Parts: sequence; structure tokens; C-alpha cells
Amino acid sequence: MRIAELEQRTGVSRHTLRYYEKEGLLLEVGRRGNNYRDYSEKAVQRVGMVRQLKALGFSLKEIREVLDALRSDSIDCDQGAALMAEKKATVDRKIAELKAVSTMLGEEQKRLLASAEAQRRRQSSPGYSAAD
Amino acid sequence: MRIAELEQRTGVSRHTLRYYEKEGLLLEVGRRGNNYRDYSEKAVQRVGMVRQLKALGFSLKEIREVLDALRSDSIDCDQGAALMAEKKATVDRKIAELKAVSTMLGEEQKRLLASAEAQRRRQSSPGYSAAD
DNA sequence: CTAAGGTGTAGAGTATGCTCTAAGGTCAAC
DNA sequence: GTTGACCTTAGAGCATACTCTACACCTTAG
Repeated sequence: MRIAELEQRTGVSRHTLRYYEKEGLLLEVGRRGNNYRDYSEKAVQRVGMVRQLKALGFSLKEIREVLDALRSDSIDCDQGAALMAEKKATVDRKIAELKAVSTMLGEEQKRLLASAEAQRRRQSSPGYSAAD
Repeated sequence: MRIAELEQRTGVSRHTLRYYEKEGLLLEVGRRGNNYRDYSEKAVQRVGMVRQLKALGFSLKEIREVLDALRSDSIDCDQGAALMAEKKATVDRKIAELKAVSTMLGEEQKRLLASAEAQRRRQSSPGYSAAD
């Protein structure tokens, strides 16, 4: 497929797609006779993966490292496995931290809801500070 | 405490601390008579929270929104609670996505380890391709 | 053949988040 | 009172990750 289709299917602008390619995030981008880029179906997955990892707080450089290791099939398997383990540890750490944040946000939400409720009770039953 | 101590205790440079304050991430920064900033103990926590959320992929703007709602105690409780719920949903989504990434990385690691093992077996038992 | 629209490269511009420098005020010690 | 370590603001500079523009080539419809 050409760049317009990949843009449309991934929601990532052609400028950004070319940028990702230049930065080594999209390898194996073919070219037609007219020098137009020719993307495979796999490119759609790959772009999606880049965007997802990015949203999770990884830099493009880190994403490239992971994707490179994922591709390096039969070369440097030990090294690739070590990188995977390292990235997995990073991800697992993030998960733990996010869980803590999630819990905190949930508790804060409950507290704020209770406060809002208390405010409404004060307003609807004017027994105190009636002159206010 | 003065800025040097906060810098030392948080590991965040004084430049960045002033930047965070300018961006509204650090409120209630006191001043002494000589115009020096005077930070409370809470500032240490707050800076830590900013850094943690940042590492988890939140922009400073998003972090400010959360921290603002956390402070807004008795005003806009409903609104604050809604924001908390919204951010919690974002966080929970990130957790789910990270879990998927973690699983994928774990599987990839296993696969690479197996490949490395297979390579070693091929090398140590020279039965095939002995002339190579 | 030509006009419209898609594609290419190169490079400028922008937003975010720092990071650093310059020029100057404050303070404690000597 | 001056040295040196600390602090101040204003603003320049930088890395990352886009985002857009200029200009030229390719392709297809009329």
C-alpha cells in the first residue's frame, strides 16, 4: 500500500510515518519503480505498536531497541532475550506504579464525592449559618 | 527549606524546580524576607509525584490537572471526582496495555532464549554440516 | 497535453520539557 | 567591606518528536 493508505489506516500522518522511517522505527519499507514507498500489511501492526508504546511513556529510541530485538530473530538471541527481560522489568515496574496511582485516584475520587455530598446536605437543610 | 535542599532531596535540578513552579505544578511555594523560595516538606512529596507521573507517560499539563483537583478540596468536588475518575480510567487503560506488552515481551524473551539454546546445541554437537 | 492530485526530498518551524548562562541581590565568615 | 556560596529573574539554547512548507516528479482523467 502507499503512504496515504497507511496514514488513513493508522491515523498517523505521512510526515510522521516518514519521520519514523528515518528514525529507524519502520524497516523494510519497499519502493516501487516510481520511487513511491510500498508498505506491507505488517507495517500497520508495526506503526500501531510504536504508537501504543509511545503512549505508555517509551521514547522512540527505546521503542526502536525493542522492535530491533524483536526482529533480530536468529542473531544475538541471548542479547535479545536479555533486552526483552530488561524491558519487561521496566514495564512491570510501570504497571506496579500505575496500580498505586490508580488506587490513589480511586480513593481521592471517593473523598471528593463524599465532600460534594456533604456540601449538598449543608445546602438543602438550612439549619446552621442561616444568615450566610 | 531552600531550593538547594529540595534539589538534593528530590534529585530534580533547581532549574527544573523553578520551571515546574512557573508551569503551575508547585503551588504554595513560600518566600522568605530576602525573596528566597521556602519549600515545605510536602514539596518533596509533590515533586516526587510529578516525576513518577511523568515517567508513566503523563504530560506536565495532565499532571497539573490531577494535582489541581487533588488540592481543590472543598471547591468543585463533583468536578474533581469526575476528573479523578477520568484519569483513573486512563491509568487503568495504560495498565491493561502494559500488561499486554509485558506478556508479549515475556513470550519473546522465551522464544529468543530457546533460539539461543538451539544455536548452542547446533554448535556443540557437530553432526550436521561438519565442513562448515 | 494539461490539470489535479498523490508522492518524493530537504529543510524550516513548533511544542514540550528541560538545561544553562548572564547579571545581579543576599548573607555569613573573615 | 570583601570574598564566596547561595539566591533571584530573564532569557537563550537544546533534545525530542513531530508538523508543515517548498519545490519537483509521477500518474491518471479529460
